Amino acid sequence: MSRDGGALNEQQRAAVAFGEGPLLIVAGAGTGKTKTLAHRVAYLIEGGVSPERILLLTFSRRAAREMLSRAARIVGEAQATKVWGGTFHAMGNRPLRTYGRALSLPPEFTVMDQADAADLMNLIRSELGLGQQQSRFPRKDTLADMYSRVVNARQKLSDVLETSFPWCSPEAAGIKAVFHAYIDRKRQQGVLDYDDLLLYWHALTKAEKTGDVVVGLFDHILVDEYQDTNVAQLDILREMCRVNRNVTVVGDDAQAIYSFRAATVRNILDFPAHFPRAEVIRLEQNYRSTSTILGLTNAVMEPAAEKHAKTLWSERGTGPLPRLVTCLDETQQADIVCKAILEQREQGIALRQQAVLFRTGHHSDLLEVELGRRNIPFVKCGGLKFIETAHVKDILAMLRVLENPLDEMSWFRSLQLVDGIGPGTARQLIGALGVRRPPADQGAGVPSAESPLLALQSESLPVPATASEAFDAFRWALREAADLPPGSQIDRLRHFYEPVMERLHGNAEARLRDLEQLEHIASGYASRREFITDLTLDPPTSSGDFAGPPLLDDDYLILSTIHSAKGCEWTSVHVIHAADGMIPSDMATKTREEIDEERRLFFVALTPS
DNA sequence: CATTTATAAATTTTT
DNA sequence: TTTATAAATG
Repeated sequence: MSRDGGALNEQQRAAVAFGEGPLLIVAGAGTGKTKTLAHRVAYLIEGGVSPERILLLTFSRRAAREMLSRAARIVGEAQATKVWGGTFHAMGNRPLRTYGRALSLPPEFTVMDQADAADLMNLIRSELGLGQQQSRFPRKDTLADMYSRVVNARQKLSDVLETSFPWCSPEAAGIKAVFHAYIDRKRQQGVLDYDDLLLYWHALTKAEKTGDVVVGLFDHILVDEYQDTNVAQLDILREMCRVNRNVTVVGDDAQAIYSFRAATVRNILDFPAHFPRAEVIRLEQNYRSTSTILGLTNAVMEPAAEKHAKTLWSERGTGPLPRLVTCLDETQQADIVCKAILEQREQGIALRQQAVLFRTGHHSDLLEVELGRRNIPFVKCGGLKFIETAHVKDILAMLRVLENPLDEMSWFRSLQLVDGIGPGTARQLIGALGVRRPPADQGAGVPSAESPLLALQSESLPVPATASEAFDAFRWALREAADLPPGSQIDRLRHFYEPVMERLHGNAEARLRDLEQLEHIASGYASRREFITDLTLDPPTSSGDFAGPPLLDDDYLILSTIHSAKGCEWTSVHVIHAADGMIPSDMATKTREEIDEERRLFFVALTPS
């Protein structure tokens, strides 16, 4: 990052000062693409474009923040903060809150994460009795994956089944039934999943009246990491640019690592066809790595089936050779990595400038223990997030019930927190509360979304006597929490929830800290709606246990999955578990394409150094 | 009859 | 660490 201060090179300058119309910037690893994009944003603003009419689509909110803070150094904070910046999903959320009515979407809609979507699939799966047949039916996560692929790749279910889930093909009819019910349920409840944010955004651009308003919001659209976008995102982009065609995309086909999310490199390869008369600019000078490292990365990519016509070069000369260390077992690996890290720190490479990268979240488990033992502070990115832990989801479910009383899944989860209420009673209660609108009701006016919360306080609910006391505590907590500021709502709900948590989950201490953290985050928000939405669209990446509180230690090591390390850079990188079955993952070696993606993944792991 | 408790099994990568 | 299924319990 310190190398950022220098002047732009010729290609970078051309990209920054490009005029109107579509532009593709092919930017190899370490060629200063973030810098270029940030400068382009600044250039547009200085050239008279209103910052609030610029849309910057990135892969994570962190990436958007970083880019805009760089732009701020040029044009000032006041201007840069007005730029719309974030992920496709988060940026879809905003126009949908304002204009969603055009698609009969209530502004208080709630957003489900992937796990919630899977839970809803599961509910429907069991309601349709698809669980207990002789032939085994796909499990909830598989169902959610399949659905997501259908939406994001814009493919027919039969094609998706054939290419990605061949063992499920015999169940096509049942799967289709689940999907239809799933779509209906989301509609009735005013709930969107991640995919819907893209789908509805696209629909919004095509809606009568509001379509042109939404498309007219922006003069320039810039997209980062374009190689990892999918067809649904391309569709949105095409519509959003249909009038002024000012779209700049940046990417590198050699770094495409999200095909499991239906991203396709075709988007970047076919950009000139999708956006006629597009200009293409290549950034080929690498500022990050030594030619020694580039030699290695080039060699890694050499056997790939699909070639990437790009010649990276560097002026940074040769450097220390990369080391390949063979370990007997994981214990030895942890030991060697810890030693290497400390050794390098002695040589003046701070912990912050080092990172440990791995293929899957749990690959770092043993290392984390060892780091803890040696008092090496670290923060882990990727893997299980704290939003995915049961206790956080429980609290969130209660908040969502307050926000959107028609959100059936959240009721289902919340109600079962009450001692003595299981799936059966919860389902009955959901009926009695009027959460599920009968389908006939749909066109007929706006049913009061308040009513399930009012009904909750009624005395004549089908609650078993054994659960009655706990149920009263539950409804009082919700009632009292309802109108407090977001932070206090969590505080109030915790009074009810903490004993429940000890009964259900154990390991109460660590979980308690998480809840305190959650309350702390919430207290920074003015509205509950914003808090809940942000939490699902931009979840905090660190997962609970730190070796030391990183707020006190300002120097700490980064542990990260390779996927979440994209775009970062460090002086020293340790890639662990670089062995058969882990990199490449044995889950992904069935086809040539999958192996190539694992190859690119390894490439991405090597380039930050 | 529904809930709780016990037992066994599985577990990529992310918005 | 979570999740599906089976038996035990109230």
